[in-house]
Amino acid sequence: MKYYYLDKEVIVENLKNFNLKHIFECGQAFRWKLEEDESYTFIIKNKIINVYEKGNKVIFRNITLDDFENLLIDYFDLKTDYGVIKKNLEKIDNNLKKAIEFGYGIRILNQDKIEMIISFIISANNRIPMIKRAIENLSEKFGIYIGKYKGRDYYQFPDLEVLANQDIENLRVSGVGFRDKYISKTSKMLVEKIITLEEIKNLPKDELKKELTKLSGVGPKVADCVMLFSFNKRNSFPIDTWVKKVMEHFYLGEDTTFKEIEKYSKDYFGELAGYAQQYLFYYARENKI
DNA sequence: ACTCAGGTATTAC
DNA sequence: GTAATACCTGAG
Repeated sequence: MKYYYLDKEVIVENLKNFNLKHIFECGQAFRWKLEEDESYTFIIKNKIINVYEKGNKVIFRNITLDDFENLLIDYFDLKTDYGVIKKNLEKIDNNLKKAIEFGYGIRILNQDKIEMIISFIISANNRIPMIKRAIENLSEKFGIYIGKYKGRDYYQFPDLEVLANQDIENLRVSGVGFRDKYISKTSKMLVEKIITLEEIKNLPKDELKKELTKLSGVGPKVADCVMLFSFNKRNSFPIDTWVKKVMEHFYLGEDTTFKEIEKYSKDYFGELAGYAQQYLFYYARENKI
């Protein structure tokens, strides 16, 4: 990977295994906007960043070199060689090979822990457009204003303290529905340090999952998403309806239980389970399996 | 009007 | 432990 800074842009050349649509639309992130020019605008902390692909270049706009080196390299997981991961997964079977060919540019983003917890609480029994809208509403209502970009106002994801101090009714106005009480309880639990993320972040996956599911609104699926996308636990295997479908379709047949799928994926994909999940999920949802 | 969606909590066996 | 049911909200 080679990159350089020019006119408020960072230009990266010859980035392998990288495709913006695959990355943003494989279900791991919610705070992004596809622009008219095919670029994506997204938020990290208090920064509004725009990115697009042109030939063999990836161009990040509205940033400094410092932002790229200290935020984006980690965020886009650019130090991980996805070529190796893909090669190892493709060896497993032709289903994976097909899914990887379809979503060849997927990378697992390293996102903010709090944002992932709240966002995936909202995702429960919900649709993606609704989830995105609820998160934007929450940010606009309770987050700090960051600025304007391409005519739109942007807000930081709300601080825990702010969420913890809201009345339930006040949260519900954001369109989070019955998940209002989960957000409230979980925010309070984290603020009051009943669960301390700093203390549990390095626990082995299964112990970490046990801690995370103590949070209100966080069950096995949400915990797996949170671990995969913000705790760097790449062996997590979130099983949602799409993954259940695709696992039954490719491997296990109809009416397989959650527990059976969980065990199978662990044995079959091992430490690469999280990556496998992303390719399979994206393939299943985009092809309506 | 009615079903259902990136699951979880609650209640009842 | 496992199964059944309710749950905001709005698009189809």
